[in-house]
Amino acid sequence: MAVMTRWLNPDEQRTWRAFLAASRALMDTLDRDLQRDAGMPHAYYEILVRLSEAPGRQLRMSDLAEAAGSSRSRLSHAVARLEAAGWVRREDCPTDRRGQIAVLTDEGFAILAAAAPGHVEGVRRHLFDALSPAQVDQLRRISETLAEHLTRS
Amino acid sequence: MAVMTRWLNPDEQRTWRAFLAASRALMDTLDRDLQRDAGMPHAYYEILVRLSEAPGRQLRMSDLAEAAGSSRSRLSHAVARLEAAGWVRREDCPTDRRGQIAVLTDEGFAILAAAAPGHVEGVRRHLFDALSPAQVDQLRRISETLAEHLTRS
DNA sequence: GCCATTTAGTTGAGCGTTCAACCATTGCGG
DNA sequence: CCGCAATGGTTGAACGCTCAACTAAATGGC
Repeated sequence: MAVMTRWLNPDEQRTWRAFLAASRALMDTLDRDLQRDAGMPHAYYEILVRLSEAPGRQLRMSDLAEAAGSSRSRLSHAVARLEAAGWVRREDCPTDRRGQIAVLTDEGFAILAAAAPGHVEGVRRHLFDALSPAQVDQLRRISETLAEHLTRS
Repeated sequence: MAVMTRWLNPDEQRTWRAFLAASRALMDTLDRDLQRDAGMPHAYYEILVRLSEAPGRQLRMSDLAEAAGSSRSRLSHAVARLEAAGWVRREDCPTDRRGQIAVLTDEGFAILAAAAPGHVEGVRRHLFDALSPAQVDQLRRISETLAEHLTRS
């Protein structure tokens, strides 16, 4: 016997489409602004942020991929470009000869510092300014639940 | 005098990062599943959905771009591929000689019908199953607010 | 009615992501 | 301590998206 699809009810449908539209529009806007103002896509910005927060401004490629929510391959290509731009440097890992360590250069840090205010302003204007404090709290709980759920499946 | 950046406070920071991680993980998962099971990215699936819901299963390119939250250029490229796959057909617009009309073919409709159950199941499992009914409602309000806010700026 | 502007859509180059294949190294069971 | 699976990372091809430039047709002011 065929398994019946549990279709979305009208409320779920509406929620799903609104979520799609909102998150796509938000990401597109932030990405475009970052590309225009800092010459890099949001994914690269996030890599630089994670590096800047790590001790010694450096991370193993694997850890960086994990932190930035990226695949190994994606990160490899990305770091290659960031290295060509002079914003990141690669070093050999002393404890594991397979390993590579990505290091944020001073120039990379400076670029990040220059890009951050504009980007944060965008996040604030397009996300937080539109929501009440209660909604921000709701969004945090929802997002944390979803992130948790998605990594465990 | 320098304008001070209004940085994110810890709560906002946490919310933003959780939202980023969750929406990225969700989209990546759905995209990968759709690519594997139906041989198309989520953006193409959405184009087919919009066409399937339109009267006569057809829409002007501009309206389709609007409905799918896509740029004209992106849609043009996408429809070119969908046409090559035989899922969509282009027709001249009778009332505006600049216009093009994208028409969902029977084959396109069949492909969509075959892909839909699996995709909906994914949306349900990765999004709605993780949230309480109250959270779904909160997410709808938040998303609608954000979408509204983003299109008006 | 004519010219400038706007609108509709396409195109190609450049870039970022994905996927699968690949190499090197490490860890582990026997 | 040997062989083999698992891990860390890279690579190249294929693909989708963005941006800017472009053609063609419609519109609007005068």
